[in-house]
Amino acid sequence: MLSKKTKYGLKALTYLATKDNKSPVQIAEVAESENISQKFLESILLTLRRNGFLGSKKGKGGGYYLIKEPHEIGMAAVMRVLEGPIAMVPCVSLNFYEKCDDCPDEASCSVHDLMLKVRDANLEVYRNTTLADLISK
Amino acid sequence: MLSKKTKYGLKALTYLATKDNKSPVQIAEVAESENISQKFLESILLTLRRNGFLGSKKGKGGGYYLIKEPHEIGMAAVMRVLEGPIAMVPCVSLNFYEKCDDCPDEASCSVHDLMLKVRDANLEVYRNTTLADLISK
DNA sequence: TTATTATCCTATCAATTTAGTAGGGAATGC
DNA sequence: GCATTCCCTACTAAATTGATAGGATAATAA
Repeated sequence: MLSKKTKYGLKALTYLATKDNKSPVQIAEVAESENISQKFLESILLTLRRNGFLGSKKGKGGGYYLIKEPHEIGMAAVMRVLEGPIAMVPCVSLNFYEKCDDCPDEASCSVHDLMLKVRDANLEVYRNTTLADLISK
Repeated sequence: MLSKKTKYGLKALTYLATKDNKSPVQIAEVAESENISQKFLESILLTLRRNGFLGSKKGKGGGYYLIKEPHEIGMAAVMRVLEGPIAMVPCVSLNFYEKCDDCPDEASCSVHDLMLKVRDANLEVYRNTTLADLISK
């Protein structure tokens, strides 16, 4: 399942992308428009800022804004920050590799190969999709 | 993340598939061979039996066995039984469709389209993989 | 300089899910 | 009848999720 965190994060990014001018948008505005708990959204936007997707400004007239063009924001990067590893098992993860505790031998694990294919299929989608693709409709 | 339930279930199916003769294999044997808690595996094999993947026999010489040929057991069906919906959001699920509570309009949801692509990519893999593909190595 | 606005940040929490464990019941084979 | 093996329900500890609370900090405006 996609977490609410990721879902809300994607919706917020999309919303900010529609405001093509770079002026800050307040959390409250995004939250109301997208039906998201404001406080929850606050923490999501914070992590998006900390990971280099958003800029922010405090005080009156403040808010969040994209610091890159939508077509420069790839879904693979966004998903990794919001949802975590794209792979379903750590032993096939590119960015979060870890040995499975229950597998004596990775090479002879039947699940390994299947999950490798799944990972590649997902990566293919995420690498070929940017924020720009989410708004054009 | 892939649940342990699914991972163990796949490993158990693979193990049973290697025993190509249809004689029952005891839970204990599978559990030991695959490093799985026996009691946990018990419940997993039970759901696989209830969903038509396995047959079972009680008493001495009993155990579980495949009731179809490995190449007839598709991963899409197995994943749905063990892991649940293949789609990451209910609004793009083929078999478990549900409207998202926070979306007023599905057609204008930016997440919807992305998740549709992801679902299709995953389905493509699962539909083109059978249990037979997991063992051939 | 003071008030207002809006983000920043930490801590806490209820509900749900996950990964088991416990323990007895029921069928089968000898 | 007795051992074996699956069948089935209930329970539980730990982790995760989806928030909420409340104040600190920075920017702007008066």
